[in-house]
Order: sequence, then C-alpha cells, then structure tokens
Amino acid sequence: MQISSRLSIAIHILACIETFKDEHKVTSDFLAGSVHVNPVVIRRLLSQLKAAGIVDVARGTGGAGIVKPLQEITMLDIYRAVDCVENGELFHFHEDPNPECPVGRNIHAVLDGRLDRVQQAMENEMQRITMAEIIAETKELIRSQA
Amino acid sequence: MQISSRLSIAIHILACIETFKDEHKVTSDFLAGSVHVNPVVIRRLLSQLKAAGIVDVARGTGGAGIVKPLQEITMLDIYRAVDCVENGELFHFHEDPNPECPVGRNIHAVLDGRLDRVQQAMENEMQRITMAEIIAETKELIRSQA
DNA sequence: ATCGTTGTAATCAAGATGATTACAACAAAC
DNA sequence: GTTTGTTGTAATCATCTTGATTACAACGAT
Repeated sequence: MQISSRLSIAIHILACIETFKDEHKVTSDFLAGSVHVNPVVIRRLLSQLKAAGIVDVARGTGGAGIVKPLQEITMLDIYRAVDCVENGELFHFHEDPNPECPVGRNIHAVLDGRLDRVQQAMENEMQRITMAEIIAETKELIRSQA
Repeated sequence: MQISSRLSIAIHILACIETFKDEHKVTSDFLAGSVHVNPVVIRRLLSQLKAAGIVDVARGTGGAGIVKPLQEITMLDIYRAVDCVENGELFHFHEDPNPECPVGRNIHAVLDGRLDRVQQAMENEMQRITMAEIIAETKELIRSQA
C-alpha cells in the first residue's frame, strides 16, 4: 500500500495558502477547487495541520493562514501531522509469529532494528525538505509562466 | 497506510527455509505454521519470490529452497518481489489537481523530484540490508537460546 | 494409481480511503 | 440581533486492499 495522498494534498494546500493569501480569503471551498477534492477533505486536513501548529483557520469568518515560519515547516512535520501511517510505523509487521518455532520466536528481534533504520532514512530525507523551498520553487515556476 | 506485512512475512519465510532446509522438507504448510498465516498466503509469496529468482519451489513433490546467494539478496529485492507498493511508487499523489490554478498546474513538477528523493533514501537503506546478515543474526540468536 | 504438494481462482470479512450530505457552532457585517 | 458565509464534525457510502479461506486441477515421486 502506498502512503496516503493526504501528504501531497496537505502540501498543495499550504502552497495555495501562501500563494493566494494576499489576493483571496483562502477557504476550504477555494482550496477544494485547486486540489480537486471535496471541501470536507480539505477541512479535515486543515484541522490536522492546525492541531500541529502549522496553520490557523478562522472559524465563522473563514479562511486559513500559515502560522509557522516556512523554513521551519518540513515535509516530515506535514507527514506526521496528517497521520500517514498508523502509529508512526511505516512497516506493518505480521503480528503473530509462532513462538514455538525458533525463527518465529526471533524474527522480531532480528528485523525491528533494521526496519527502523529504513524508516529513519526516509524520515531524515523528509526532514531536509522545507515548505520554504517548495513554495519558492512554486512561485518561480508561476512567475516563469506569467 | 502502512507497507504490507508481505515484506516481513517474506523475510520470515526465507529465514525459515534457510534454517530448516537440512532437517525438513520446507512446505507451505510448515511455513504457515511458523508465520501463523494461511498456507495460501505463503504460496502466493513463494510464487512472487520465485518469479524474482530468489527461491525455487518443487511442484508435486513439495518444498522450497533458496537459489540466490544470501549475500546477494537484499531487503530491497524482497520488497520489490512481493510488490509492496503500486507501480513501485511509495507515495500516492492526488491525481487531479486543477490546471486552471497556478499552484495546481505546478504542484507535480515541484513535488515529484522531492518525493523521489525520499523514496530513494528509503530504498538505498533497504539495499544495504542482506538476507546473509539477517540469517546470520537469526542463527546466532537461536544458538544462544539452545 | 496413489499421495502429498503446489498453483491459482473465487469468495469473503475487515479496514482504510475519499466523496458526500447534513447541520450545529461561529464571527463578522449589516 | 438577524443574516450570511464559513468551519467543525458526524454519519453514510462506494471502492479498494488485505489477508483468510475453500476448492480443485496440475504435478511428481513412490
């Protein structure tokens, strides 16, 4: 199974908020139009991003804004905020190996550390990517197309 | 969503085959007993490992064996063999961003390379882990418990 | 021919994902 | 203080993936 599109959608949302913050009020309906998903999906993601201290959403009046400095928002922060994998564990381990079997009894001890290392490698790379660079590149592309 | 337990099960299978190859004929029923999953699940995984040139399964007579040198079987090989993510793509991207929106039009260009880098980091780490070390550690643990 | 296997199709329940509807809570503007 | 446009959230739904399970034909050795 793949990692949920919630990650790419959340990044898309943040890029939109930053790009349009001075022109429109950025509502869940507006975002839904750019991402092409249901507004409720956007609101759920905004809720999670808000709980992570990344955005602020104006209840009643409407509109979302980014409240954390862009260079401090990493892809890892977003990935964690939108809860892409259960329990933060990238790999699903078969839960019930047979303890009567010498291999079944030890497979966890042998694999856990190694799977952790793989997950760490992925998360380290995610941590190196910031919304600042993503938005800078997005704006640059938009400018070059104007 | 997490990466399927097919990966951990496949590794468990290979560790079992290597550990018991001199004592029993290693059938899908035997493996199912150690992993605690249905024998058909084992057979499906063995099929995939066979297609990848990692094991050989004796039809009719029964029993599986490893046909590739253990130090040449990496976790990445197994991960790919058992088809853990669709299309080999770790991340699911929302497929339909709005091309009318400047951000929607460019989000793919901005993110694709970065997501690839993250996936690469994960796969590189997987490639460093071999069945030789996994089985060596397993045998060591078993010895220490005898 | 018999026997224990494998390969594979078919079906099923469970869980996750997004889409969608619905509506109360809310804050600003009038 | 009512109206208006939003947000937050629950509830339902179809679809997909997973893994369990049943069933059985194909197979190879004895």
